[in-house]
Amino acid sequence: MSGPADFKLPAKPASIKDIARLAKVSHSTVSRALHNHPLVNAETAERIRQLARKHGYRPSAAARSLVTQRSFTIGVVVTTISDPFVAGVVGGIEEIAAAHGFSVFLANSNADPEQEVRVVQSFDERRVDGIVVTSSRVGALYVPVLSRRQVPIVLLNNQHPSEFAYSVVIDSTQGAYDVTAHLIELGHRRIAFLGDEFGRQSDTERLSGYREALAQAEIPYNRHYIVHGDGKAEGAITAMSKLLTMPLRPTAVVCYNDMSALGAMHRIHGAGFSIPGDISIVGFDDLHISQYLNPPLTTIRQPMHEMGRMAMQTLIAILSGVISQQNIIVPGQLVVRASTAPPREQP
Amino acid sequence: MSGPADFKLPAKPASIKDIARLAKVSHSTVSRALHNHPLVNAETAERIRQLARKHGYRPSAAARSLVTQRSFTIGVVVTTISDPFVAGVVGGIEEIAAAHGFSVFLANSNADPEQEVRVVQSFDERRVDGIVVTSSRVGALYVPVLSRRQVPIVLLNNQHPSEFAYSVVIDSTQGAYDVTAHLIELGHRRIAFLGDEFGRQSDTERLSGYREALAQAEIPYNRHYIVHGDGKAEGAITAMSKLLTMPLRPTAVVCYNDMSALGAMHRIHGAGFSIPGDISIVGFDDLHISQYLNPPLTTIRQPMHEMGRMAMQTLIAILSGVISQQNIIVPGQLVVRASTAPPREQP
DNA sequence: CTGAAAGCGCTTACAG
DNA sequence: CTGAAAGCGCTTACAG
Repeated sequence: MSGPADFKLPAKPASIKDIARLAKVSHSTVSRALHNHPLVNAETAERIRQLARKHGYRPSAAARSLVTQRSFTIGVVVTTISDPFVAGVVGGIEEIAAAHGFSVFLANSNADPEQEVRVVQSFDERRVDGIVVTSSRVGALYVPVLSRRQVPIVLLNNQHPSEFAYSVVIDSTQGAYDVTAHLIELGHRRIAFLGDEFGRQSDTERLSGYREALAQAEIPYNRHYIVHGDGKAEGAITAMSKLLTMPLRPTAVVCYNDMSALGAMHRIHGAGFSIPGDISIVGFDDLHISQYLNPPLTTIRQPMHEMGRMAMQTLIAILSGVISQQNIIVPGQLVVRASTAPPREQP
Repeated sequence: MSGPADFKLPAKPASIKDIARLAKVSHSTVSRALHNHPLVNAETAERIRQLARKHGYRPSAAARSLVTQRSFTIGVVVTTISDPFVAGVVGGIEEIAAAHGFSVFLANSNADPEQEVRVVQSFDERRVDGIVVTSSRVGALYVPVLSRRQVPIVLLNNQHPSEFAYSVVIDSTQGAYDVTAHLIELGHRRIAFLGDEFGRQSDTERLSGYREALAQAEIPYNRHYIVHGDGKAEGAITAMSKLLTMPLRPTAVVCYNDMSALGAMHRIHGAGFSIPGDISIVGFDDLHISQYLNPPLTTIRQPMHEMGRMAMQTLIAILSGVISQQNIIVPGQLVVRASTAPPREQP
């Protein structure tokens, strides 16, 4: 990293002292006038505000936060902003943050724990007032790192939300149950599960929702119908290939999320099968694009924008000293579209 | 907005003075030790660093930037982070920023000029070292606002890049020309253009690339084949409906971008037509999902991640006092997939 | 109503 | 090699 010497300084902005000099008052009075403090002569205050406006004066957030010990910033750690689910969440966070005068630091971790730790350290130096961690596998690790400063952390769809942290999570089990039950109702019995990477918590939960629905309908569980992708289209393509080569092909596939469903659909079409004619497909998330796919995707709607809002509102509640709900579990909602239909052949 | 009084303060973090007291040296020496300044006894320096680590000391970025007049932060203004193109760009910006020790403020403007001005003012108070504005219609307006402080601004795919600002833009005209020429080569002559909102600069440029290709092939320009969407799937659906009701339907449609193409494809399939059998479709962007659509989309690849990187690199070059190229025009690249084929019926 | 003073947590010439 | 001092741009008791 380059040192300050390598950089040219921007023009120095007007300071409170400059305005004070122009208004022929002390800088204390300028500070008060700008804060609409009652104990300052109305005319003087107005004159100061005019001058400040005229000279494009902007108070230095750094100087202010140095004395107030509040930065009015929050940090958001994401695995990758290119994931449409993550982007939706960040949009919701930013919306509420802006409405409350908070600025948002955004940092990618690329799902690399070391990078995540570095990010949180930089947030610590920036003295953020709070942190939101999205879809991390190790988010809970930050809690001890930041416990010294007691920076509130909200984990959003993280693995292992710690008992010391706040969290907002989708009800994965229920969602997977609902979408599997939908397939069973349509008459499917050979239903596969195309998961995320093996062992991830949300994968385990969705798998268990799937199994619950099967058990409920007294459909025997077939472990050969369980394959694992990576939560992205790429991994789903490989995983779907395995399912397609099985002697007794499944008639429906429960995908971990919509991006996985997109990959699975691509593979199925590439193999010359039709959806839902030959195979029904369901996803999880209800990304914006999912309604426009060919065919439009049946899925579980996860209110990502709203979940981002909730995370930021939780942070604000904590900072305001209001007791806030520690763990918010958000229900998903089944959205039935054209990627599901009764199976053609009866088993 | 709530005042500071409404909030509880986080625990105060260790300061340079605390470490100085523990190490029984002056805080000047601590500062030097932490910066690996040569003029400090090696053993003392090591002892100080150990203590700092042990007590989880993190220097206050605010205090430092107050004296150095550099914040090592940049501000990124986006219309909406939920647009996958924008998300890709932000990913590229963040990557380069992080590699150079810069933190990134992210703010949504919702394409509302007033909101954009508010965002830039907040960036001004934060004393960001630079700003990137993405896909804005009014980005150039910031230049005068910030000229006082001479904060460098890089406009990315903005309308009207000012001669006072730096810019990174895709070569819209060339891209639209290439993709239209591809359709002509396949034998199409009734080619429609489904644009962005009427009057936007990138729309105008892509339309002119389309017209150039037609002129080159001596295909008469038919203004009835020009419709306007909104750069999103929604607007494209309405616009596509108009094209479908025409007595002499186009055999191919050049869409403003991939999201528009997604909407157009959805509408075409909904009407019972096939792609590319009845109608060929092309987009612009090459979003990550485009390769997985049914059929996979022929489009112009816009290297969004790389463009974000370029924007941040430009900022760093300016801050380093290196003369940087003022306007970078990035070529797009034709990617042929299965959404285009020769027209079935000869005109 | 107003100003002088102290202090937030740093960096960095200036003396020693 | 080390420390005392000044100063970055603010806020806010404390006196008047």
